[in-house]
Amino acid sequence: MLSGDIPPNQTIYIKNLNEKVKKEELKRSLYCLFSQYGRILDVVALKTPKLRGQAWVAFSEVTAASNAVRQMQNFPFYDKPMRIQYAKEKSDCISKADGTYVMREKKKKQEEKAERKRRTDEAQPANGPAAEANGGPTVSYRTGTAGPQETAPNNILFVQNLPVETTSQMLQLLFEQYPGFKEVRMVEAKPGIAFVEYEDDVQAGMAMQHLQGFKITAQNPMAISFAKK
DNA sequence: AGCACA
Repeated sequence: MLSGDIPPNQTIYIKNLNEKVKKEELKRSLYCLFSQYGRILDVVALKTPKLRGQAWVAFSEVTAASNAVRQMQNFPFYDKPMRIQYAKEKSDCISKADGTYVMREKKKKQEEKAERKRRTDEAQPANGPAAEANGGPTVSYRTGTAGPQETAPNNILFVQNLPVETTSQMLQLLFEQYPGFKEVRMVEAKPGIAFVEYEDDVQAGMAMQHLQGFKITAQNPMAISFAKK
């Protein structure tokens, strides 16, 4: 197994992150970058000595996490390739949502109990891994809707559903608000679409996240995706 | 390399 023997989890664990990036910026960027794979419930990043350079992103669906693990593996993020695995534990935000959350103090006591039990009955065979990690039929697989999973990150964005009267100056006004902006390109022969170039994939992703669905006219929410390579 | 959430 590529993800290193850790069973699927709706939270991903990311390491080898650039430690120079400030915590808040890191969380925001991770949110932007990963929200293309599904709804994000929480992003956790700590700068303590043990935990810097790492982060957790909790998705509402396991499938989103799976796609993120595969497709963003080694993605150069702030100049360092991300190493992504499934998280080992369930995130608190998930436990809180499904009612299995126990406070941190009590949790430690529970762990101690569990370890004692292990010592007592060592000979027990292991249970099936991740048999029912969610305790119920709450997980829905939305394989039908075409998500942006198909498009790999790119420093160029593909913008669709623009009103025909859109000019590249108008688009520039919108897209240059986000760092790394380079240029807008429109195709005369094809009204309603445009390409917007950024210096790198991360910056393009940030702009996409912010401007997704932006309406130049009421009938025209922008549909932004990464351009195909 | 390193698996937390207060």
